This record gives sequence, C-alpha cells and structure tokens, in this order.
Amino acid sequence: MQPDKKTTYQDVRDEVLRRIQGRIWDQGSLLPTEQDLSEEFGCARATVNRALRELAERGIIDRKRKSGTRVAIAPVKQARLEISVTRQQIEEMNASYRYRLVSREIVPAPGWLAAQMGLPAQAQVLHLICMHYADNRPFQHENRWINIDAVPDIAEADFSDTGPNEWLLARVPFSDAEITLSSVAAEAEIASFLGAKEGTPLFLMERSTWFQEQPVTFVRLHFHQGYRMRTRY
Amino acid sequence: MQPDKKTTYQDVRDEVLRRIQGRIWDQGSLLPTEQDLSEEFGCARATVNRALRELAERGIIDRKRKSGTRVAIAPVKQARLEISVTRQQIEEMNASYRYRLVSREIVPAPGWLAAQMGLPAQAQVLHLICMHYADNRPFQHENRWINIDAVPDIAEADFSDTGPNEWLLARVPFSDAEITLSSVAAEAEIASFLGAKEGTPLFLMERSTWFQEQPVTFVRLHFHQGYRMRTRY
DNA sequence: TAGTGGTCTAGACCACCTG
DNA sequence: AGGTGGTCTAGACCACTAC
Repeated sequence: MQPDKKTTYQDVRDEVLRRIQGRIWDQGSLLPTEQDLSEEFGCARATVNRALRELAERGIIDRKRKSGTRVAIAPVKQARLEISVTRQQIEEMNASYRYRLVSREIVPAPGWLAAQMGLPAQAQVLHLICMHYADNRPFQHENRWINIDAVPDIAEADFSDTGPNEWLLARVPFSDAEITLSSVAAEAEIASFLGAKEGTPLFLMERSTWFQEQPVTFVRLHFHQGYRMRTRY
Repeated sequence: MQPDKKTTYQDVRDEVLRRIQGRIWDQGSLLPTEQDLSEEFGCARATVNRALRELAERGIIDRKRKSGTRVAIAPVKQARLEISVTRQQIEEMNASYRYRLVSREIVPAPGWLAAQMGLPAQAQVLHLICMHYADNRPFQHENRWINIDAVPDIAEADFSDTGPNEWLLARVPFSDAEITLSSVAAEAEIASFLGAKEGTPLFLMERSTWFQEQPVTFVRLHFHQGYRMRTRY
C-alpha cells in the first residue's frame, strides 16, 4: 500500500456508513464527536463535518448540538422522483414524441379551482387540454389551468406546437410545486383520449405550482394504462 | 441597519436564487466565478462554494470545472417522497393503527420472483400476507417475500404482532431500494381485504430491497381506494 | 496550458442544547 | 456552564476540461 495522500470526506462518509451497516455502531447509539473522528482519520474536523452532514441529509444519522450524533432509528427514507418535461421523458425512452392541443379557452376560475390554487374569486384562467403521444400511442392526457394574472404573456401563446409545460418552464422557472399521486378510474372522455375503456385504472399526477407565493398553474396529468413510475433510494 | 456580522452561505444562496428568479441571471447564462462572488459578497470562497453547491444539488444551476457555473435550462426537478413505516404513517394521521398477519409460509421462490429479485433458482423465501388498518378501516394490503438466506433470523420471527417492515428495518437498516408506483385494478382477493369492489382502481407500490448487493425482500403494497401520495419540491 | 470548481487544513467563534 | 455541532476564514493544492 502506498503512502495515502489525504483522507477525503468520501472516505470518512463511506467508512462511517460501513460501520453503521456492519453494526459496529448500532441503531440509536452515539457516534464519536467530530473532534475524535478527525483525529482517528487524521483529517480536519471540517472534513468529518462534511461527511456526517451528507449522512444526516440522507437520514442515516441524527445530529444535535451538545447531545451529539446518533445512528437514526426509524429512518424516514426519502425517495427522489425525477420529474421532467413530458417530451423529454418520452425521448429518453427512445420513442418519438408528438403533441396535440385539444382545446384552449379563457374562463373564470370555477370554485373548486380557485380553492385549490388559492385564487381570488372571478380570476380569469386559461384552460388547456392537450395530449402527448409516444410513438403515436397515447401517453398522457394533460388538463391544465393557468392563472392569467401570474403569466400575462400567456395571451400571446397559442400552444398549438409546444406544450404549456415547456412554455411555462422557460418563463417561470424554479417555482415551488405540490404534487399528488393517485389511482383513479378513467372518466369516459379521458378514457377515449387514452384509448382505454371507461373505468380503467389510470395513474394520476396533480400538480399545483407557485412562483414567489403567487399561484401559477394547476395541472391534472392522466397517464396511459399500465404506466409505472420508478425511483431508487 | 446594523453593521452586519458576517455573510452566511444562506445569504449567498438566497441572493443568487433571487437573481435567478428575477431574471437578472437568465436561463443558460454564465454566473460570475466563485472568486468574483466571494469578493462581491465579502466572504470566503468556501462560503460561496457551499451556497452554489446546494443550488447545484437542487438542480437550479449546472457547474463544470473550467467552464463555470450556468443557470440550468430544462431542470429535471426532483420531488422527494418520504417513505416511512406504515404504522408511523398512520399514527401521523392521528389514527389508531392495527396490524394483522394473514398468512405465513416458507416456499421455493416462484420463477417471476427469482427474476424480479435476482435470486438463485430454488431459493427459499418466506411469503407473508398482512393487513394494516387505520381506525379499523383497511389501509394497506401487504404481500411480501423475504430471502431467507439474506436474513437467517427470519425463521424465529412469527410476525403475529409486528409487521415485517418494522422487523426488517430494525435488522437490515439503510439498504438500497427500487420503487415502482402504479395504478391497478383490484383483484378479487385484495379487493375483499381492502373492502373494495373487484376492479376498483388501487394505488400500488412495489419495492425491491438489497443489502450490500444481496436481495433481501420484495413487497407489493396495495393502498385503500382513494389513497393519495403527496410531496413538494 | 490556463482557468474554474472541488476539496482539505487549521484555527476560530458562535448557537444551541443538555445537565 | 460547558460540550457539541454549525459555520466562516484564508490559504493551499488538486482535478477536470475548454481552449
């Protein structure tokens, strides 16, 4: 073995993880202090801190000032769902993407939508219905409402070529969103768009989006029958 | 305004985010170097680095050595799903939790399972079916297979009182998992357990788990009708 | 080859929390 | 009151990569 260069935070992080997985440090038990670990590993305390901070972000350990660092007991695991634009999602499957605008109208926000988005009464919204196809098979039915006050430019966009999701992302990036996933029976109209029978179980994603506290859009995405969403942690 | 103490990495992070959201730095544009920013903010480069690193982890900016830091263009947003033990999930709803073991048997792994988990042919697995109730209403149907070779102690556990998820978490913590979410029609048996009609759309979570490259368990969780999974980003 | 981000160090001070 | 993690600093060297 050659004389090691330096101890990296990855080294520390991986070794600590190894000891936790190997039950050298059991669940709930107290780890040595950063000071002690930095001496053991022959590195600066900042390096240990960086390593332990990453493990804490992953939920592997719990840290508290004064009381120290403990191995987490009933970890709430975090799975990361990657949410990308539908076109990109389809192209990553090596399928050809096709988009179609079904309808476009400006209406006063219905009551349930105003409540859902936190809109003032009588706010005007743009209501869009679109379809996304992968290799010419129905992939996703998009039912979207956009708060016109939040996106004035919206009147100029006709969405005949580009979906509203891509359009919005280019203009209102990095917003906050709340997502709900569920399983629903296909209504007759949506079923026909997706080439499924009425009542077929469909995967539904609903998303509300805000930009700087202002409600921007609410969208209901019905995926084709048999769609599966995957992730790791 | 008082003489500010020090610039924190949060200050830098929030100000950079503000400039991105305010289109001062537009999508795809190049940010100043860490050196420049540290001078502007009057702090150390390490502080700027920490701030930009967090934004990069969130997908807000892209960083490359030599070429610099750019505002991300079509960000793949990451939503974090919190996955906790069913009991905990129910108790957080302020509902009473009840668990019931439906069946328990040791069998050779069926072909589809061996393929799914990457098990050797003829591996022995423990097959469990359990129910979880919230306020005595069916909440989740659990159909689980456990690789006996990976968890030898399993023979001693009868799971009449505690669900296998909690039992496993206490013994095989911090494993890797792959999750699939989908929408399925309730089969007759599962429907009856969940108090729903056959064919009802149900939210299904399937999860494969490994510990140090070794397959541990595969579980199929059917949630009650109308279940919704929520997250933010 | 030179510029940029990635990381480590050694020391310091602070904030929070438990005893 | 004191111990522990949280953070900042100033400087240094390294790794990657566009030029």
